[in-house]
Amino acid sequence: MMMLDKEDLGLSLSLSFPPHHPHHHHAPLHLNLMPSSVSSSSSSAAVTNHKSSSSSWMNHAAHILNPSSDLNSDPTAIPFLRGIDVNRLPAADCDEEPGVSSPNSTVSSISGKRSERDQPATTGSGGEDLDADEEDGDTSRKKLRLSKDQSAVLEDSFKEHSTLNPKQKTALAKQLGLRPRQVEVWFQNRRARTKLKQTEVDCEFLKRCCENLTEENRRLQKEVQELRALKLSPQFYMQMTPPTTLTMCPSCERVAVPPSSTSSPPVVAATRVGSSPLPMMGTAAAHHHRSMAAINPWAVGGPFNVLRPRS
DNA sequence: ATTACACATCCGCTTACATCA
DNA sequence: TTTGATGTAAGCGGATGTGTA
Repeated sequence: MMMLDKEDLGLSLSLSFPPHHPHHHHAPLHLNLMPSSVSSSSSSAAVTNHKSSSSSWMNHAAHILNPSSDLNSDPTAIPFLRGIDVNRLPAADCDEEPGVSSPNSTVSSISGKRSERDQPATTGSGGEDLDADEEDGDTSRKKLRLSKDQSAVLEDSFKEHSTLNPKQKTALAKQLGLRPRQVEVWFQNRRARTKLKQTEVDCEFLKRCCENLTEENRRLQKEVQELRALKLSPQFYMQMTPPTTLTMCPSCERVAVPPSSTSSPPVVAATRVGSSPLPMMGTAAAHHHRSMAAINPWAVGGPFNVLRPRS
């Protein structure tokens, strides 16, 4: 049937939640799924919800507010709105979708205000939106399937703005031959589907992060073991090639980044193997090293010619 | 200025139904 | 033909912002 959502909700999600509603501070969410982007803007929660921000707790997104983009756009400007079939009209309903428009295409939902929509379907109090398809006293909920064209138009409108102001909603409903309440519900469900998809994407991303971190941890543990072993065999220590990422002073057991990266801030602090961490090399008063370049044991004539295991 | 109320809209959860394999 | 899975329109309840008396 209508599988428009599938493609649109794919992994290339670029969610847009315009801050239309005064108390829903949605902002466009541009999710970068690349793990490398985590560190850059991981603290920005792009989607905030007054109730729960569960969907965006790990958004690596940029806040790009676009407050004027949706408020005054006219749904009637959508070109192919013209000629949209109205599924309340049985004759026009039987278009390209066999089975979509069944004789059951009556809806028992109530449009309009909350107080009104909570009333029984038979009251017909919805105002100008309620039409002949609210026909009988049948209280059973009949389900309406939106036509392809209707769904396409709604989808197109959703791409423009994921929320509607009342004016847009009314205009869209009129164009599609639906009740404003139906348009409203469609957008609510659409947002829910988007959020669900986003959650799935987030979970997948976290899963990959976890796997990467596990692998990184495994690798570092191995490297630490290697360094410890080297400490106990100085002769071999002098002959081997340096470890891939870390260098360690055998005398003080501090591990630090290679000299090439010492210009960067000491975020990756020197780690005292098996003991409490100590300040980085920059704190010269607390350390006798001038630089890791000077203590590089693999440098020719390095300072560790006389290595001795600490006792 | 503050309060109370109605209303509108949102979200989360759920249900009921349509469709398909 | 039946049936289970899936998708989705719609109902419901709670939360929150806004307007008004």
